[in-house]
Amino acid sequence: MSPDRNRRRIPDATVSRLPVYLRILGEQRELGIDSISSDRLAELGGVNAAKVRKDLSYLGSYGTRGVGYEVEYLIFQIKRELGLTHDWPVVIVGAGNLGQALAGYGGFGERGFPVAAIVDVDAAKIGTVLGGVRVRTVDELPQIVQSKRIHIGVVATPAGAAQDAADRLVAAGVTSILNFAPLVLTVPAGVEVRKVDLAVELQILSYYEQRRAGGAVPAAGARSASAV
Amino acid sequence: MSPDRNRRRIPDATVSRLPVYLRILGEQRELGIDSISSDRLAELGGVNAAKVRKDLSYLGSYGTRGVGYEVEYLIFQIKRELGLTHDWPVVIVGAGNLGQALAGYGGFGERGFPVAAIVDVDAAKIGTVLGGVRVRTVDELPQIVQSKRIHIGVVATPAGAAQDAADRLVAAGVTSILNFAPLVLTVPAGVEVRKVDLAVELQILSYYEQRRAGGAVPAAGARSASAV
DNA sequence: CGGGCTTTGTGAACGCGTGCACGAGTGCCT
DNA sequence: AGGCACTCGTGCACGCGTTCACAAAGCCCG
Repeated sequence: MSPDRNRRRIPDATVSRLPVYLRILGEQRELGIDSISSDRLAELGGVNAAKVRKDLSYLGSYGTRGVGYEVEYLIFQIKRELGLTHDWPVVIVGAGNLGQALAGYGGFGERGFPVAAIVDVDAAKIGTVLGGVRVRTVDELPQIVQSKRIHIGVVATPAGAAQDAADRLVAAGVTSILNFAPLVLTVPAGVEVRKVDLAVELQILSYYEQRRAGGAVPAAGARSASAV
Repeated sequence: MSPDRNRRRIPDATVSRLPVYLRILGEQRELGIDSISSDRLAELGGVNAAKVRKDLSYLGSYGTRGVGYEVEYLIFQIKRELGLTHDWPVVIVGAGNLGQALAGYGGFGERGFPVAAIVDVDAAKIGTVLGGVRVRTVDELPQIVQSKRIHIGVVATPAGAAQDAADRLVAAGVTSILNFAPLVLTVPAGVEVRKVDLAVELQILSYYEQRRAGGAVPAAGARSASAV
């Protein structure tokens, strides 16, 4: 019985948790574990067991009652659902501090997102090699995106250049953007943007920190995975 | 004290948007704008105007009907609510690729989160200077945290060392952690953790990207998996 | 081979956040 | 002074996501 399992819409909240399950499952596989319960998966993922089961149920009924989920098979199913059955080459715009760190990180390639290209506007940076990739000019963006069939772009420029970078990426054919610049990008409908803003994260921490200092009893429902 | 400010609970969703408003307001101030409507703020922030008003109403009634919000005053109020009336020095654990980039970024200090210290376990890195700060050993963490009154720690280590880094931070007295390592940290209740996981973000983009490839809308009719 | 134990899958209730709609206050113009 | 245009603040309804609770289903053991 495999009805419309593939095209069923998965809630955004679930989509954002699937990568977490995937990573945990990968680790468990490395440890030789070949079966895992929703309870254990929830513990490792810092979430509720019922949530794990509901999340996984959106993929289909891949568990075995009384036993749990087969690690290997579940990894395959999540990868399939997330579109991770093949690599997604990415292009980084901005070879500054952040761009260099991202290129040198290496974790991208391992997880299926090889850095296929890096571009910058600064002529002084063109030609230098970061993480095994030569920095090219932004003008080459269209050719790069086309020839390497890139769908995902990373904006790692200063705030002032970010919108221009995004515009160029979109013009070149990119349809998903990961934005590290501290501003809200304006893009055409149909282009997906996700933002990573370190200052925002710190400011959020600041709020809870000062709230605690204010003497109010910290709500017990805070996020913490304490049980082991 | 000041019961009207601290007792009121602000929804998490609102807390996560306040920093965005704050940044926009700062930019507007630089442009010489001294009054702004919820409509304009919403446009710049990429959200709904009603949401802006509701968010700001949690701080109090600081707007003027028929006019809008006074930029300068609103900045002050948001800063106060977020606890940004003073700096929050942070300590970075891990002087690798990411730690170096974070230290050299500079955006932290500007926004009230100066990098007060960087520590690492690698003896080869001790003593080197990153972003004007000398790298010290993790063993000094307790003294550093105490003497500099640090509440916020940044985990920028490889995954394998992250839990240990977090444990050391907590033991040293840190109560808020920004985690860049790709795993769920286990911390005692009362310690706030926020996670930034680049791979997760990319995988989420991958999902929407492949979904688009499979047919934006589940139009009637059996779809045969074309790609994959 | 059947009873008991374990764990999944899911219907249903609940709670939070979003967006609408509109009353209420403010400034400006005639 | 009065009316008009504008924008805030918020009650309310709706929808999504979370959580509970339990029936269904598979395994193990005596």
